[in-house]
Amino acid sequence: MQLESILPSASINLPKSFYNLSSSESTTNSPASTQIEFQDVDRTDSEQSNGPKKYLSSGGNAMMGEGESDTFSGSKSAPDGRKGSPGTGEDDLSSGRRYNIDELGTDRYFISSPTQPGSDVANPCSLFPYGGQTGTVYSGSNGSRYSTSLHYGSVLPPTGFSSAVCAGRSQFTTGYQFGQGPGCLYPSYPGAGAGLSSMPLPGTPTGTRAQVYLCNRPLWLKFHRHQTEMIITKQGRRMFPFLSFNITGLNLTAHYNVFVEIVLADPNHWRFQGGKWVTCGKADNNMQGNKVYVHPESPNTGAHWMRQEISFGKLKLTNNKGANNNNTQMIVLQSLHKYQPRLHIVEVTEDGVEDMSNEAKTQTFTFPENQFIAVTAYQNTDITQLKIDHNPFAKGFRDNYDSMYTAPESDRLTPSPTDSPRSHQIVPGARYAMQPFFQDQFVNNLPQNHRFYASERAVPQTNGLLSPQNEDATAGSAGAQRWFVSPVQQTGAPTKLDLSYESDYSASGLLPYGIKPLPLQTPHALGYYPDSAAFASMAAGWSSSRSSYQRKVTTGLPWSPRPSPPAFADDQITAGKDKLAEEGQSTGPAGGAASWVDTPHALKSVDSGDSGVYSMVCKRRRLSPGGSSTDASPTIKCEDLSSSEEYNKDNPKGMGYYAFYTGP
DNA sequence: CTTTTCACAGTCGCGCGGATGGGA
DNA sequence: TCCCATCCGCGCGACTGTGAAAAG
Repeated sequence: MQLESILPSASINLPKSFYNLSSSESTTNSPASTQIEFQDVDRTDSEQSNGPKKYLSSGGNAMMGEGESDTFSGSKSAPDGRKGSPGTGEDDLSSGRRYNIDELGTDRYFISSPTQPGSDVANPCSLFPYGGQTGTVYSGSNGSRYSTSLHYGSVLPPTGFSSAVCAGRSQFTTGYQFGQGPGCLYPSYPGAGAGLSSMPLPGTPTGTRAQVYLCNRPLWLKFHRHQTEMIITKQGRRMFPFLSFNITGLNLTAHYNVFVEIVLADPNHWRFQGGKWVTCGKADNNMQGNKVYVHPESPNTGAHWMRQEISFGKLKLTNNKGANNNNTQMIVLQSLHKYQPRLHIVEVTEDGVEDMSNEAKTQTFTFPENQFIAVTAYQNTDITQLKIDHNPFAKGFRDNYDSMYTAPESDRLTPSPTDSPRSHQIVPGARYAMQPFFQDQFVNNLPQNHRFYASERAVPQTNGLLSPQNEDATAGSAGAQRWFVSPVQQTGAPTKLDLSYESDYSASGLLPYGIKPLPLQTPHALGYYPDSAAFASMAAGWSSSRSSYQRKVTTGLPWSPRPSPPAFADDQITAGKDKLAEEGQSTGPAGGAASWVDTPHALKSVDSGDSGVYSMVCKRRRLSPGGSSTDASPTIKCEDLSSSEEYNKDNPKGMGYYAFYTGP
């Protein structure tokens, strides 16, 4: 739905805070003023947030730049000896800049919310600690740091957004240049010290606290391991993976604008050298252009946003500064710069006008794994391969595509890239629960064998024979887990970024094979993603027991023995831990699947093993399945499987979750 | 040498129109 | 027989990464 159509005369307003300069921001990292405190919490006592490991995210900034590595490294110095993806160029970075992705998964931080343990926590879809992430504050060229507040104020008049945006999206995007002007670079998380009120006050009628799941987090993590790259072109290129969220905790009747903003993640210019991403001078702070993409369904009610996955699959990235006068919203980025997408949820009036009287109606969410470097051509072949493996539009570049579908079942053991997307993009466990109709809409198009194949793939991973990652995936952790980020609050107290995940695979379990899909209420932007395949197969009546599949696959998987660079390790690890924790805390009758227990251990080996390979394969072209380049494939499968497997599980918890969202 | 741009081929989603089936 | 709903196939446009050429 086009925004214009929704808002004939309505206006989309950026949060007031967006254009409020925050005088409170210091020119340097000032933990005191804008610190995000990450607390490592036990799932069981997430609410209390006791014994917290503290991770600082300066600027209360949800933006996790490379600098966030500081925190990551701090929390865990990669004891496993895992070498991060060469792509990150971590070696070249200053010590503090290491970005250890594993930590995302291994360390969970739950930013306790002063206001509320949200109902969600008690809910079947209760929150779980989220993998560590940190925010980093960067100093702009002018000495201003990446302030937590958006500096649009320097560009926009206080009322600018309201009026300018009034006419609809086009104006919204073109009327103002959200690009940071000089001194306004690296807008950081608006939560702390800034004028942005990301956390509604408890008790206010509409001031419910929202939680956001990154639906396809496993996929994002997979890319993140290698330093995600996003192609930008003059005509605009879609993101892949794309941003996709589940939102909970909104007021059902209140109206919200939901939009994504992409901000510089760090002050550096990057280049891919020697198989690694290394910094190369300073970022261009004068970059102009739209940095915001308003979800086409904005504004809409909380019920609407919570009803289904909020996808930004049509968000396009461009390097053409003048490209935003078109019909499509495009976000203007600069090549070889690192960016951090952020999700904003702004409560507005029925006509889409922001209530200026209440600043506490803006909530911002940032997932560090969403960071990426904008490029005009892929630099890291690992990323290329991941894209090919997961992006349906790139199916034509998959080497084993034909054989995959034509070969006898026994031969179809090669990891199927096509399978993976299902689980991550559109069918994260939660997703299934909430959108069973996906299968109906998307699965039908898939060749039967394809679907079946996807299913098969999922099974093997459950088996312990495969790489650890796989195991985890099977356990249902990776694919199904949902990640929450609670809004950054800007109240006087130190802003805390709330990152937690809900490892409730139940969602997936919700969908027994025969579940009847619900009608799509709104067009889904991601319909073309084949993720549904796995789902389909299950729905189609995958009666075979999981064990049988495992047996079948495990024996034939050529790649199983090899410790592939697992994309999932992070998730899996986290999942495993979370699972354990969850069991103790589980509110649902089914608590957690017993299978979860074994997931954690496997992960490590994977991590440690892949590092060497990666460093050597930079810039290499994708190769035959046996090659290192295909490392991603196995992991992918794992993901897929996990997702599909989730379905198989019968999880009461998930049902609860499902009911929660789909209820009348 | 690095980065960007362009044309290319393959795949996918969507919309359209025709065919089919059921009910009035 | 007519109307309506559903299904199916086709074509178009959109989307993808590739690889070479152009630009800086």
